[in-house]
Amino acid sequence: MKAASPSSTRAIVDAPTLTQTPRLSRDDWLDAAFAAVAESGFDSVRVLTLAEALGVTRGSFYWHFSDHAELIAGLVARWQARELSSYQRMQDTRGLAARADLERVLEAALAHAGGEIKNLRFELALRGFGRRDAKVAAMLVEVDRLRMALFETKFMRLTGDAKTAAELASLFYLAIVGGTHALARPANPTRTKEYLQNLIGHYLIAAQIPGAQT
Amino acid sequence: MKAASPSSTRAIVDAPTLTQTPRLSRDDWLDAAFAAVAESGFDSVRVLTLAEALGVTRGSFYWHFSDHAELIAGLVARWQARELSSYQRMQDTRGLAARADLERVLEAALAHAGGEIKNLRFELALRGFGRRDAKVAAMLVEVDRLRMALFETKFMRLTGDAKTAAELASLFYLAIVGGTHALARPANPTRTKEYLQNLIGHYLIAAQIPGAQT
DNA sequence: CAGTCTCCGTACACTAGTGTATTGTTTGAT
DNA sequence: ATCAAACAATACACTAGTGTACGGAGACTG
Repeated sequence: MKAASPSSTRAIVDAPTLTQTPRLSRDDWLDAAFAAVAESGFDSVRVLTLAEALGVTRGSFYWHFSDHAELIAGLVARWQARELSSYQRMQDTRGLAARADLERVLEAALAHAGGEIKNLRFELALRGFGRRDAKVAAMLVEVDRLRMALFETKFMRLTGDAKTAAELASLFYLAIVGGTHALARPANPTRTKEYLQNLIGHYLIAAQIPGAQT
Repeated sequence: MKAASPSSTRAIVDAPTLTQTPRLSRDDWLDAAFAAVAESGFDSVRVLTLAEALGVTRGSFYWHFSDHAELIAGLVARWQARELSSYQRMQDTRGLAARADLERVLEAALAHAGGEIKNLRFELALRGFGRRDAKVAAMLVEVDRLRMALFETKFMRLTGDAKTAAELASLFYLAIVGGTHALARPANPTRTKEYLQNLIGHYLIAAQIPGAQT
């Protein structure tokens, strides 16, 4: 058993297979910050804490980022970009019928779960941040607008009536946002996601099809 | 025009009618903290900032509170107490029919609006806080449980079926939580509350009554 | 009108966290 | 092997915020 290189005080990441990245990238810092935000919000993102989690000192951080603000900005920007691409993926109907298409969107919206609950928690934290940062707030309004338009289009295919489609889309989104809260709770029953999915699917989607029973 | 008492550097609160409370109470501090939380979350509650807003120094604070943590705890406790009493008020049917009773609950849930948007924002901030504080999280789970039970009982009166009542109550709550997000946005159209109210009232309440059209 | 209780101002010690400057250490190209 | 660039450690200055000790001023009581 060879002792760890004594010249380095660097914490050893317990990946005995292959220490792939002894040096850190900008994205590594963003990932760490992302996890911290999902864990306990934007305010508790401390450069020192991230450094400890990554096993380095802050020297590394200030090489990759000019300051703390740039880290936050980068984090928000990356989320927005991913959100946008996800939005575009959802726009494609994929040849599905209206109902199946909507169910697919619903699945995706709640589906960051299944291991990726972090995403839900991050978005909640981001919305909390948006409540005191005007630029983030504006960005979120735009994201919401896009999502609403998407839902509206898809509900329009289902019902045919513009007013009903708009209303259902609103309700659909409200329920999803509410569901996000429930899912993002630390100790939630694993069946929560399926329960929500069935609930929304039944009352807001299936109920709009004349003869359908679930 | 009489000059302000020169011996005091105390900021003059612009209430020329009557300087009612030259001395502050514990509740005054809690009110200020409440406003700060609603404005920008629990993390930005600074003793110094509150003191400035109240026109005093921190000397006052540490007379009323032992430390910062006690302020936060007091704030949470007060909210919980009020929430509980509000819950008990809602339990009484007041001789209303099932539908009217539910509409009253809906109104109350969204109705902190109309000037009291602070309450909505505070609850959101509190939920954010609960995501990293176990005790607060547990308290919120209990509050949610009470609310759900309340809704379920009332929907039971409407539909008569236990399973349907439970599901509708869930959806109802999800929509309200989602609506809270929308309402708590800084610049939301004033009609938002009515819109949400109609939406939920129509699709989740009225739609359950066989012959009713809105 | 002295005394005490309540509330607040002032000054200071202490901690946590950011940012900066400078000096290694590793890596890859030549 | 050497050099430069990429990345990280160390040490320090600086700020913001908490908490504490103590003193002072109003108000209420007798």
